[in-house]
Amino acid sequence: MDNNSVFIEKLRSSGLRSTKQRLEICKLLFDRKKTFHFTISDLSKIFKKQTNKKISLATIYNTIHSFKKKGYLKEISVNSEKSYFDTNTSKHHHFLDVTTNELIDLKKDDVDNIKINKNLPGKKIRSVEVLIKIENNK
Amino acid sequence: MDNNSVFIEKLRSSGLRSTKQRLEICKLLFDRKKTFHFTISDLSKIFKKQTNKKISLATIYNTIHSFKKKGYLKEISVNSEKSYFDTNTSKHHHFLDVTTNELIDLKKDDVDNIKINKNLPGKKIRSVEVLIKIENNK
DNA sequence: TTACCTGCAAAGAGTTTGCAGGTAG
DNA sequence: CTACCTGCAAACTCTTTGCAGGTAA
Repeated sequence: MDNNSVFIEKLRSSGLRSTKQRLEICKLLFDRKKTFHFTISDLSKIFKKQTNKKISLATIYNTIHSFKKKGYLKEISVNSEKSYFDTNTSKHHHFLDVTTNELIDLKKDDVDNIKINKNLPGKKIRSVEVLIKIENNK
Repeated sequence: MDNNSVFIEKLRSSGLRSTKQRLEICKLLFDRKKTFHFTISDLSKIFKKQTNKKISLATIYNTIHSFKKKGYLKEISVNSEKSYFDTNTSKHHHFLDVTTNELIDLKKDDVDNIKINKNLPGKKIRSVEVLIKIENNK
C-alpha cells in the first residue's frame, strides 16, 4: 500500500509540492486497478465519505486542474451538464450510459480504426474522440 | 423571404405559440442556407446586432430549450466551457478547430462508417458522436 | 527563509425561477 | 377569456479569486 513514495516522486518531478491534501487525492485517484471517472463534486463527496475528512473545494479544483495540466488526468465532456475527469490518459473512446450517466472506457479493439476523409488546408488533426451513447434495451 | 408562415406552422404544430420573439429567433436560426452553430450568448449578441432589438435572456433560454426538446436543435458539448447548439439535426460528426473554437459539420462521407465491436447486455446504442479536434499545422 | 499551498469567504459567470403584466388563440 | 409567454430581478449552481495563515524544501 505504500505507493506514497511513488506519488511524492510523481508530484515532485512535475514541480508540485507533495502536500498532505495532494497525496490523499493521489491515493484516491491513482491507487486503484480500474480507471476512475469522476466530477469535482463526486470527488469531494467520495473523499469525505471514505476518510471522514474534508478538503476544501478550492484545493480540489486547484489540484485537479494541476493534474490535468500535467497530463495525469483527461477531461471528457459528455453533455452540457457534465464533464468527467478520467484517470486513463491514453487515447481511448467511451460509452456513456445515458440511463445511469455512467462513463465506460473502451479498449483499442472495441472501436475499429476511424478513417477521416477530409482535411482542411493549414490544419492538422490533434485528436479523435468517439462518444457512444447507450441506453437500456427496450 | 416569407418563411414566416412556415415558422408559424412549425411552432403551432409542435404546440408552441408563435410569438414575436420566437419567430425572430426562428428567422435568425433557420432562415439560412448553411448550418449555424451558436452558444446562447452568441445568439443574444447576434440578435441585438442584426436587429437592434433585444430579447430577454430568459426568453432565449426558454425558446432554445423548447426547440431542442422538439428536435429542431442539437446540442454539441465540445469541452467543459463550451456547448454549442447546431441547426443541423441529422446524424453527423464534427471538426472542432481548437485555434478558433469553430465547430465545423462533417458530411456523411467525411468519416468512414464506425464499427463498434463491443456491446453490453441489456443495452443498445443510441448514438455515435465523433469529435475531431484540429489545430494549425505547425 | 521563502515560495508555494490551503481554506475560507467573497466574487464571478452562466443558467434557472418566480412573478406581474402582456398576448395568442 | 384563459392558458401561455415575456422580461425583469432575484436566486442558484458551479467555479475562480483574494487573502491570511500554514508548510515543504
